[in-house]
Amino acid sequence: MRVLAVEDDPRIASDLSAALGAAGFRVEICTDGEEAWFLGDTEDYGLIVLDLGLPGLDGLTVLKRWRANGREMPVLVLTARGTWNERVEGIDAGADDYLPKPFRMEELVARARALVRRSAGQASAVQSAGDLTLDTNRMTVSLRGVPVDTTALEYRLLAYLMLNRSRVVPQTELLEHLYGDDDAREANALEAVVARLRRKLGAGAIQTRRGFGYFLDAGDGDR
Amino acid sequence: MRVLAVEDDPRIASDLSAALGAAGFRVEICTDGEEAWFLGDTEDYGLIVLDLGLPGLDGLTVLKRWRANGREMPVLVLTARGTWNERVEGIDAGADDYLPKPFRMEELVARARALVRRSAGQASAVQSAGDLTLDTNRMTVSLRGVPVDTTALEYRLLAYLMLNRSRVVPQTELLEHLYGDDDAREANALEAVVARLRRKLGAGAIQTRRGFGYFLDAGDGDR
DNA sequence: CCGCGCTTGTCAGCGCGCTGTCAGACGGGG
DNA sequence: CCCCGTCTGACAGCGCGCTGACAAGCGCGG
Repeated sequence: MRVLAVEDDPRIASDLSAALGAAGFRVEICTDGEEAWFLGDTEDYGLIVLDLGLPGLDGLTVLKRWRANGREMPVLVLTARGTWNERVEGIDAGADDYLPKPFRMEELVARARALVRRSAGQASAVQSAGDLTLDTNRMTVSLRGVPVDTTALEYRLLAYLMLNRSRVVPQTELLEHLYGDDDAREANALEAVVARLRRKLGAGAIQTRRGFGYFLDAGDGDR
Repeated sequence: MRVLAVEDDPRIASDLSAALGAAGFRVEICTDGEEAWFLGDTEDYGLIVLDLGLPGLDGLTVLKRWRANGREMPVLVLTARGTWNERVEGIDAGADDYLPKPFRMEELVARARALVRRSAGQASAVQSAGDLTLDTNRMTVSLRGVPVDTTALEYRLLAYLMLNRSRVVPQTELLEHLYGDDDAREANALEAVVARLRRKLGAGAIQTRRGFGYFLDAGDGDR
């Protein structure tokens, strides 16, 4: 997920970059209002952290222009001047959340996460194929609504198949994904994992294409 | 909604009455500390606006006495002496918000509205999952309504899990949140904290997802 | 400034269960 | 019928997470 952090104070910018980066975001820093407006208008960010006090173009103006142009990405506004008026102005201009300085980085990250989650339309983080349902937030698997206990490795295998459910995933690719190419395992290790999963999920869930690899049964209708 | 305005300066008191009244509050004025304490302790207000400089009884003392008696209505503190120390004192004494004089009436009304809204929702202050309840204002934890003593570190861990209660929080993320990436601790430090928390909260509160991380037991139906 | 107690990181040990390996069975394709 | 890829049950090793003990750190009060 790409994040644009608009902040002219280099120390705060560096902290932002570190904290958001550690939280798994791909952070881009921008210190100028003009540039921020251009980037936000042309690039595609999952979130923008916007300081109001900026050289070049005022943060509120930038935000208003984005919204006027129909840009709908979530924007988290930072400001040193934590007056109520500014808060109202910021929210009126289209900010999705507001954080007065000084703040703790943990809080910013938490709010950033919340914003992203919300903007994803709480994109359910739930995927399904056939009778299988996989909740990537809770890291749980259910079969026809019944929760199924899975180990870490089994879950990762299932998640990868689910991610690529439209195609047959070669054994070699699965091996590489599960273990990394550094420490290689025999193909049989993978087969063992598949076998254990099949015992839990039923034989039909994971299908084998002999000589190629595995794929999830899409399960729409019966063939 | 009844509001008590404690303010000895007649001009400000009159302005308060006008502004809050126009905002839809039923305003009662009180100019004396003793009387304020009595009213706040016996009557039921949705909000109290409290000036610190008072004849009779000091505003901070009044506030502390209310809190000591378990009165939990939101209190917005006004003070001419806008020093940081006083602000800390006020918040320590149990103030919910703070406004240094001079201020514009619009801002006061806005903050008053915010306080009322927050105290009505209270959602921002208290979160719960399963049998656990966490008050982020008072930094307290309770289990089935029974208060539980937690250390600072334990509280921060719990609060973070609570904030992310919809998902499994990876060990690495928790480590980073608790300690920062600069001074790394072993994973075992985290496990030790979890163990101590489990001793206090019962084994079921914090669940382990082996190979991934921890998450709070949502119990049955939250949110 | 000293001493006390609470907090907290580290260490070592331990037990469970995950997981890779092996051997043998199975079965599809030629 | 044979070959080879895949499946499966058994088994053993060990890695992960849990726990109790301990000491250093730190704040706090005297």
